[in-house]
Amino acid sequence: MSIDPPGFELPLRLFLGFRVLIDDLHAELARQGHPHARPMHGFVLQAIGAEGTTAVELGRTLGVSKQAAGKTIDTLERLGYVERARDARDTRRKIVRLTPAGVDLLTRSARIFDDLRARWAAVIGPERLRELEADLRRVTPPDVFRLDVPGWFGAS
Amino acid sequence: MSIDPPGFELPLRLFLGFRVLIDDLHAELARQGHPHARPMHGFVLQAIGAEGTTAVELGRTLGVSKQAAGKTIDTLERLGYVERARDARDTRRKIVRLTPAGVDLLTRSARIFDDLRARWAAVIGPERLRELEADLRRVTPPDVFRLDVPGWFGAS
DNA sequence: CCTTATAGTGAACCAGGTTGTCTATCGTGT
DNA sequence: ACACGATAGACAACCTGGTTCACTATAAGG
Repeated sequence: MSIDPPGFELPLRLFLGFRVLIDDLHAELARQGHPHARPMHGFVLQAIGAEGTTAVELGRTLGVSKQAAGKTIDTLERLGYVERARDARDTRRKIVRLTPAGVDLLTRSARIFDDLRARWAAVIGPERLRELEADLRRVTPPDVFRLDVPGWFGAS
Repeated sequence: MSIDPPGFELPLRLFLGFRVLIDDLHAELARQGHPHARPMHGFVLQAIGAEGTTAVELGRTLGVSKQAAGKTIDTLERLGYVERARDARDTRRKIVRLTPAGVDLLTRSARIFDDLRARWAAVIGPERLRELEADLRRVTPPDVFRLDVPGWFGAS
């Protein structure tokens, strides 16, 4: 009685949907003066947040080692999206803070994501999109930051 | 008038959904005798197909360089999922074919994906799941194999 | 028959991840 | 007061999987 598609289509569509959004985001970001932004940069900047963080903390948030977090911070620092400053009260720590460029990237990303979402709503209907999001929330973990994105694809 | 979530949640949920399915798949595959299968292996095996392919062809299908495709084939060969054979009519070519282990991995993956899909259907309802898939089909490209998965995340 | 295109491979490199090690600093318990 | 354990950051070595460049062998066509 099944008009159901094969099960493997579902993950593929989810991934394709993700990819389409991310690709569109970065095409638009490149047009708006952020040609070097990469898929995870916005995500990491979001995880860093307005108050700043440290490498260890960021690693915990993202679910990667502190060294990996440190490398990512290096890259973002090189691109001018974050800066490091020593913590006065604990000179071991280095606070990572968003630069104006980092804030700009985040602001633009948020707006572009809203636009892209509106585009999806125009295609499939706003109600269906809300349902889609609600359904996904029910089958995915609540903590949206623990993507464990980096390296999961090559996880042994 | 908006009870809509911020736009950035959508890609995250899509990715999380993908990740959940893939993680569950591989946990189950490991239980069923494929502990070394990695997220992209099943996908690549699927792309290779029953008739076999070549490194160049596979690269084109997957949207990566022929060298990258070759490396992936090396890995799959080492794991016993594919084998290479010279093409009699064109001795430059090496045909990559699935071994019985490769076919087994593919078969099991298909069944597990069906099970996982059924689990989602049980949570959100079969009709909502079909709608979710239908909606995703309308906002994603039709060619499900051109994931360009490898490296897209680090694309410059 | 010579030239061009193609298949496969190797090397060098890059991004990002891992673990292990080391130093500096903090903070606590005696 | 101080020694010692815990923590932050950094460095090195290594892995995976991607890239480009260069090369060889074979095919195919003017």
